[in-house]
Amino acid sequence: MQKQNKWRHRFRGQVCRWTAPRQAIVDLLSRTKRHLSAKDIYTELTKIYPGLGLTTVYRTLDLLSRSGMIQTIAIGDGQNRYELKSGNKSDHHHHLICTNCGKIIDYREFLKEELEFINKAEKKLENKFSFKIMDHNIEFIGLCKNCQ
Amino acid sequence: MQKQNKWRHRFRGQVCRWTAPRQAIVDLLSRTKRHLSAKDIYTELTKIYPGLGLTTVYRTLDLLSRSGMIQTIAIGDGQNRYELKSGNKSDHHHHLICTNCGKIIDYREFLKEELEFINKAEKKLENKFSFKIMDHNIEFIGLCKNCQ
DNA sequence: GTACATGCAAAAGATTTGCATAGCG
DNA sequence: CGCTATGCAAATCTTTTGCATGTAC
Repeated sequence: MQKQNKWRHRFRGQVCRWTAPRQAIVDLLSRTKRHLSAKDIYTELTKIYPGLGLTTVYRTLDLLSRSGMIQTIAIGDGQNRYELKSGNKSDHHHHLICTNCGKIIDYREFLKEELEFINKAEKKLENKFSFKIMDHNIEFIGLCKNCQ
Repeated sequence: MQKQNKWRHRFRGQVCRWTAPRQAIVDLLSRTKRHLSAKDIYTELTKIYPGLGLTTVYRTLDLLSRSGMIQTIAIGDGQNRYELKSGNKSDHHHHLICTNCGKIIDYREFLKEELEFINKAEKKLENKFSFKIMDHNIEFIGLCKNCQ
């Protein structure tokens, strides 16, 4: 498996090495629009890279998560999904989650209003609770088209 | 263990019976301010009600969840927490979640602004995605006072 | 009395850990 | 070469399921 440098620089300052499995995982995440679980990633990559271990997937996801490169989506079904953070403002989005089938839909509406609302809230909450806010999530829970 | 009727009426229409374990679980959830996991509930109740099984806790939480009486809080650490919905408007709140220790803080600020923002978003998203929205979550992720 | 609820034991999954080996830098 | 990353197997942990028994109504 070949390695590229596209994402590599984002590891600068981390005590870690840029390896083939890591490249493959970041690569897959950057190519997909789906919200993949560790198992999904493992299954997908094993097709083209049979040597890969599920453990490595978990360890890499943990690394990426701690580096702030991916976001964990927890829908409470005992299986986390992961999403690469683009770092690109215009890609900021949130989720609609179907309680029946677990489908996750991205939406990108209302970013201006959201930003306004969130900024105001963050400032106040950080003060009130001495809490350092790094990120926020908004999710709408309900039933998707097929499950209604 | 004695049974009361305080919550019982909310089961009306459900095909289910009001039993001692169910009463005990709802009772505990209604008394606590903490965000309990299934194991927490089991551990707590076993002290005063040694016969209780963990399975029953899970099954009751599932029932309560499907009845819309409790909300599941998934923070992605592989352990869901549960919270009784009061049905009381003034108790509407959201969470600050510490990524380091998993602490969950309730906040009740900005309800008016939130409602305005959420209502507008819900209407538009329901149309756009043919998605039936039942609920929403807003959470701020970061580091609590102790973990900074 | 009947159908639903319970508790135990076992199963099923997801995730983590120990350890010897491989490979980046 | 030194130290980190990997892959396998085993361990952990949470949640679910099968089944015989208990109990609400």
